[in-house]
Amino acid sequence: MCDASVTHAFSILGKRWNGMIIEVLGRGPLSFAALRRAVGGISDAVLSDRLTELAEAALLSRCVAPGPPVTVSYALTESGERLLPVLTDLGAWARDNLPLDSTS
Amino acid sequence: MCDASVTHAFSILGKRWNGMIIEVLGRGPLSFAALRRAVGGISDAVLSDRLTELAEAALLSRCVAPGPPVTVSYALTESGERLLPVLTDLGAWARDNLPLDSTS
DNA sequence: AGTCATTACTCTGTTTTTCAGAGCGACTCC
DNA sequence: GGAGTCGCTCTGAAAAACAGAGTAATGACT
Repeated sequence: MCDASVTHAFSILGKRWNGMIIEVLGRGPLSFAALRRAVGGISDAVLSDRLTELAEAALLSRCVAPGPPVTVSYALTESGERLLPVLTDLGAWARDNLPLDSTS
Repeated sequence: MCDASVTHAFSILGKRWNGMIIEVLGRGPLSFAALRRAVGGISDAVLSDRLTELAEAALLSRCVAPGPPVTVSYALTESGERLLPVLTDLGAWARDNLPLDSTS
């Protein structure tokens, strides 16, 4: 049987884009549009869905500044931040172990 | 811009099931059917696809014993094995930081 | 004032991925 | 012979992701 906690981790990270959203927010809060640009290649609709899920999982928080103009920023929670060192390790693993042409 | 090595890592791990397949194989080589049972919930077709991809990324190797009966086993490569400590950290992070009802 | 750009999304049809189940030949066991 | 397991492949359905358009509210520029 697959370890339940790893399964749990991949219920979030095994969905396209979540790992990258969290990694990008590791550098500081961003607006929706800035996030989309930073992640690169994600559609608005999917980004919106992902942000909702990640907020529901309490990995990030959504802050509305009433404006005008209204601005919304997304920031990692402490739980989200605690993932960052693991993401760093993942990046190091990929750099050293994944063939260059395995990206697809 | 999202870090290229994290993007690279998630080109593998951001696809459903890959993290779990690697984690299960961390305990030793398994046949196709045993893998399917150990991962739990994955379809044959997707398992077959994933194993092909992971083999192409050199994270696992597929060994055919000619039999009879023919048996096929899948084992992590060194590159695959090097991911295991990171997966352990991921599991620990999930246990301590993900709400119980975030699994979906 | 009008135009353009940006914002934070929502909506919609299309494409891709995953799911659920059936099937095959080769074997083993009763 | 029948039932079960193996390692897949195949197929149609459902879900996820993609690609692009749209909205009201702003701000900047001409």
